[in-house]
Amino acid sequence: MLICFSLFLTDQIIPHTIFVFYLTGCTLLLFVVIRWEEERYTDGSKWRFLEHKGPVFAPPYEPLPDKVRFYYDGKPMKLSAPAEEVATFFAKMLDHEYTTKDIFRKNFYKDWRKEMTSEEKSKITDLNKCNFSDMNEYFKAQSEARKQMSKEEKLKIKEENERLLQEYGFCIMDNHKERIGNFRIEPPGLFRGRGDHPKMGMLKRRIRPEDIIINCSKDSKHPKPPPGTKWKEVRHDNKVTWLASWTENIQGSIKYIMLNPSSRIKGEKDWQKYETARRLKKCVDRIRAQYRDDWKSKEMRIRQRAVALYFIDKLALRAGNEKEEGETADTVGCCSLRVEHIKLYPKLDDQEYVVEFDFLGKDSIRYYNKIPVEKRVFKNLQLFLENKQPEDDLFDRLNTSILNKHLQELMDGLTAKVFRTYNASITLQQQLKELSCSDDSIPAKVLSYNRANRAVAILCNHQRAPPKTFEKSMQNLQTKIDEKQNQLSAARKQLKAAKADHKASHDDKSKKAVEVKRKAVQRIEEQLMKLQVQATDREENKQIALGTSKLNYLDPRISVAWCKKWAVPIEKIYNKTQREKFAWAIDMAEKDYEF
DNA sequence: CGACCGACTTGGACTAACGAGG
DNA sequence: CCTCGTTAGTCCAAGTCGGTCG
Repeated sequence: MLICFSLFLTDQIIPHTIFVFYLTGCTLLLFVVIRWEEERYTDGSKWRFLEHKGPVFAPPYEPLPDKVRFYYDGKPMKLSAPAEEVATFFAKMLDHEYTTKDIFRKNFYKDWRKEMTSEEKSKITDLNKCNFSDMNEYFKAQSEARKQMSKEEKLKIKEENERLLQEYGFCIMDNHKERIGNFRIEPPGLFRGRGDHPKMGMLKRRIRPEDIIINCSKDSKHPKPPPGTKWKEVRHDNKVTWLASWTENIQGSIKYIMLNPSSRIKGEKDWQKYETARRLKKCVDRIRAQYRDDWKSKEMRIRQRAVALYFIDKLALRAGNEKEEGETADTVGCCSLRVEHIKLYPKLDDQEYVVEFDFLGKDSIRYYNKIPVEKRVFKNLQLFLENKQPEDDLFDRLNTSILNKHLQELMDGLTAKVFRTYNASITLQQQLKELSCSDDSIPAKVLSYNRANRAVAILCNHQRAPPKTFEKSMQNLQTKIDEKQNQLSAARKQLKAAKADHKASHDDKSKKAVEVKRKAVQRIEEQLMKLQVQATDREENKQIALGTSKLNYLDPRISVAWCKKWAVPIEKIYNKTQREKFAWAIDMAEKDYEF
């Protein structure tokens, strides 16, 4: 289909643009922009030309003014610059719960000592005797001062940021100027893992040019390292999409500088992801029948595989790779579930065969769910649990690699995470169908959309901590509603009076007055409704995070089509960044799009 | 196979910027 | 115009999954 080529109309195209006029039917004139490199590379290469300016490094450490003191054992002590820098990382976090945690303190202290002079090392022997509060107050004052800056100063900073963005924030990939996602190198600091992370508090070291591998094309203008420094390496690997990388010192993993989601390369990948999920839609019935059948298999490994897949499909669980013990927080996904994470209830309340899940998933977010399952699944689970300890694997004959190999055989490109994408998107589509009502006002329609979105977020267990200001903001909103209600009854009274007046006088002036009052009532009613809808939406959203599903799981074409169908402006659903990311979908989907 | 690595997607928290209402 | 609360954007951690190597 020609429409495929009209992707990414919105971003900047440098040369080689071909304009084609294409006639369909007899009246419709399609204006299609083709970019020559949009023909997919078949050899696995991701680009032919790549040019960029390299990353922006964190500003160097600025020593504290002498008046800001660090106290050891009650006495002021001047620290060497390296020790002081690391101390400031801790001082800045003093208000955070982290700094009270034993592991955090222990890790910090250990790494801090490495930065101390031998003199400091012998003097400072106990973290509990360290007093950072003066430093902490200094930083608070600094950030306060930043907020109080004059308009001109703020503007100056903004302009400087803009300059940096213009210089380093873009690259050229295959004739397109593309926005870079993260062109700033992460500054040094203390590692903050999530959940019970064994490495929390460790020093994340400063990244220097000598740590950076640059990736660009041979024939491009290579980025220059800062004066007096060199890159670790400059390579020209067009089988990958990153522009620069370095190895981080906490887990020893590699970090990358890559393009923004609005870029062609990310957009096409995203599109592909949803196309895979749509292919799953076509064969999901077959696959479901298959795994149901496999529940009866003679082989334990196949039964385990089939039950795991059932959970992944039904509950949208993540695959659950194995993790190195002691290196990260203890979290699990489907394949790595342990006996201790589920409880079986042959009968619970008025339901049969209930499984209770309780485990920490990605980011140590708790997954808790009680769910009735088919008898066969239940019996299988009982079997899997036999003779096992709580810390044993539930699926001892299964891992993600086995599962994904199996899935690959069922459908080309199928992996565990495709089920999450598929189930998320299909749920949105179906919920939208169910909840949307043509008589609704735009805010009511948007509420329906958010509710559909919420159903997906709940399915995917996307939770958030209730915002700190939640209660207060709820109260504020309620106050506004009350006020609006008063306004409304006042307006209604006025309308009534105007009507009476008109009945008595029957003149044009009073007739007009009635109209004016009627309009006022109507306007206030609308405003009130809007507020009430907002309150409902917010309340329902207290602990649910919608962003992740919206950005990563929901085929944007469903939303675009819905907007077109119900005449809801796309801006009500996607903000500017999101519209940029989903430009391909906005451009592509018509109102009758079916996932 | 299984351990390990590399590349890429997904994730919630934090913070800066913005805009509605006083 | 200023303040305060909301929202968008940034940050960077933590997953998934494929490939390689012994």
